[in-house]
Amino acid sequence: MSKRINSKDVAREAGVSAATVSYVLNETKSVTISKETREKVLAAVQKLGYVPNQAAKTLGSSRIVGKSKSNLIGLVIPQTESGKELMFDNPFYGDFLSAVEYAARQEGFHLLVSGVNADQSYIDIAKNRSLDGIIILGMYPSEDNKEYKQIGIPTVLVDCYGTDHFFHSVRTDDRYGGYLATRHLIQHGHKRIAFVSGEVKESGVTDMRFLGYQDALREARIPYDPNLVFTGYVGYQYGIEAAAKIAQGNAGITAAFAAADIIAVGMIKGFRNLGLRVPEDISIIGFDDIYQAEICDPGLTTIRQNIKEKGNAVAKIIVSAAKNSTFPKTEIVIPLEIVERESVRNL
Amino acid sequence: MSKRINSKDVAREAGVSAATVSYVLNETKSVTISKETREKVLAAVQKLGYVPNQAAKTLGSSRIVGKSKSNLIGLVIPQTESGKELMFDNPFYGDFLSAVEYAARQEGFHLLVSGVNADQSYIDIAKNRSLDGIIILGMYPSEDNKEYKQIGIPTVLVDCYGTDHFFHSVRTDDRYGGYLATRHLIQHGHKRIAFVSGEVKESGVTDMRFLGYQDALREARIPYDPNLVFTGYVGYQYGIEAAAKIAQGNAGITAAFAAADIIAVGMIKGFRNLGLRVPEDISIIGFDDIYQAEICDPGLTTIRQNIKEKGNAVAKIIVSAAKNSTFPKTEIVIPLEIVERESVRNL
DNA sequence: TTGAAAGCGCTAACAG
DNA sequence: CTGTTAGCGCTTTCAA
Repeated sequence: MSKRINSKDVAREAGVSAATVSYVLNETKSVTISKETREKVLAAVQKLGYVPNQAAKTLGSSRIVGKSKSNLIGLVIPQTESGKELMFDNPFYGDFLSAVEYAARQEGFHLLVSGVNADQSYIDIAKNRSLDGIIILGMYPSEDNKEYKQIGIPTVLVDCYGTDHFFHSVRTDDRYGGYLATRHLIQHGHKRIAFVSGEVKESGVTDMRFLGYQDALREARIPYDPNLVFTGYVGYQYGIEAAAKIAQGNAGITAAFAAADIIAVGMIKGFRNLGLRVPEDISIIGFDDIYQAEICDPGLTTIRQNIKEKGNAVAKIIVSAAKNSTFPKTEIVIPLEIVERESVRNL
Repeated sequence: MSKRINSKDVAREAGVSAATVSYVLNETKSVTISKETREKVLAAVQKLGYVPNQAAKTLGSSRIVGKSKSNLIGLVIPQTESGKELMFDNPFYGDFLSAVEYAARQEGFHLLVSGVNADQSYIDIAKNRSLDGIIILGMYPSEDNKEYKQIGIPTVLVDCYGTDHFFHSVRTDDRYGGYLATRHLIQHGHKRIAFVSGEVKESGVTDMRFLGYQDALREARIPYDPNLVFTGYVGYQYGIEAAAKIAQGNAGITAAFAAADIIAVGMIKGFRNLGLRVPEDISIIGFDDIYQAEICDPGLTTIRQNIKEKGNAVAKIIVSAAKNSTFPKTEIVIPLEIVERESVRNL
């Protein structure tokens, strides 16, 4: 196994010093390099097939406190249960990851994807890997909050609703989305509208959609009825269960807003199992516009968020902040739109 | 911003040397540490909240050629077009990633997820990040082959059909799966069976499924008819198109084997658009058992591969190989099974 | 415009 | 059983 080529080898080949190689390759601002030297170095790099050692770069540049330049962005993903797998079953994450990875890579950053062990905090990963930035998906790091702030690593929260606004934040306007969905139903003449969702955690995404649901009700002067609220978990199976409950409940429900498409799709199936048709017997609107929403039958009317745009926004923020420590705190709300398909009918 | 705590700080706190701290934390085999010392060190670590610096570890341990111990596994994902985003739209990758990440993390490895820029090879990433292992998804690194072998980094190919067997390999038995699917159709009395797929690249996954299709035909002494083969791209839309072609073709087709569920699901929709019902008018069998297969209507009969098992297998191999350079080359074929739902009927 | 040299934090012989 | 001591490959003052 041949010795790895390092910058000294390149320097020798080019007849310059290792420092110069560094200057050239990093286009160091504080230093000017003559065209000739640059070309000699680049030629040597080419000839020897030199690839810099990131570990050494990271370590070498760690003298200035807090400026490690690992060129690594951490994408931290919550786990439902500690010690469990990532929540990547959410089909939405794939697209999101794809967009973030791509955008980050174009800027010279790599992406470290990690869940978090029960006995560890994100911060440890961030320290350990000298992360230049952290993306946290769907969880507010309340407890580690203080420590985070100390670390001073750019952090962007995705789909998090926290109380304080210390971090960068990218999210969809879930409350407005919930409002849009419910209003759509109301505009189609529905009055007894069920709200079906996973667990409503305080300040969570679901909670916001729930608030939006209530907003729309209030606006239309439809009294809020807790009996129309069905809470389980985010999953296809629960959709089926919820459909059964609604069908049996006899509460006069004519439409349902499912706070997640996957639930909505399950509900369609569930109703069908019970001999009820969507939208003839009951209208359903979802949230997310996952792939299945288009595919299922009938096509699911739902609220769409632009995942790619979200991923791009997240990447842009984290990269900018990683490169420039004076990058101002940014909060972006990704717009939402309604996608009309066939699952809602006029009463 | 407080100075980062390093092993020297811990050493001072514990009244030992930095080397000892290293020994304790890494449970270095070649060295024995007294219980007291260990406890002192651990206490100091706890007290100071010390987190080791991975960049320094990686660099420090790089003296022994090829043993970098970055504790980083690279997951390299192909891109359809160079400079494009990851193929993470494939819903299958999410689960796979989830399983790999989880298994790797349990063993103390992090996962670097990356596409590859057009001007770069995986090898550069591997060198640059001192990767302890590489997972390559769905692409055979034919060109870089030689260089890979030089690098000597454990590499596992996922769903790759290469000619030589230099790398570890985990894949499903696509050919057998194709056979299973087609045989299932034949057993249900079908004789005019269409094969619908994305591009059939040589030695690709699709190609294998196609061979399996032919195997089953041959076994049943059904002559192979090229007119029954429809090739496009892996996507829902293409399924719709293919359905149209089949419907118009008037070739007496009574069943179709779609080499990807997403195509199959599109076909169901496509046939429905044309007033044809599945399975009454035409039977369809898919491949993959993606989420939509269960959800769509009718439920799609398909070939299932156990994604989690695949992810676990991949992680196990790569971690073992990373830890132990004598780990033997391993090839695993993940078993396949048929999942019967409602899209195939008896003729 | 360049080079010499001192680290960055850790590991791994080698002593003791 | 533990400490000393070289590095690992790069960055970054500081001089020249």
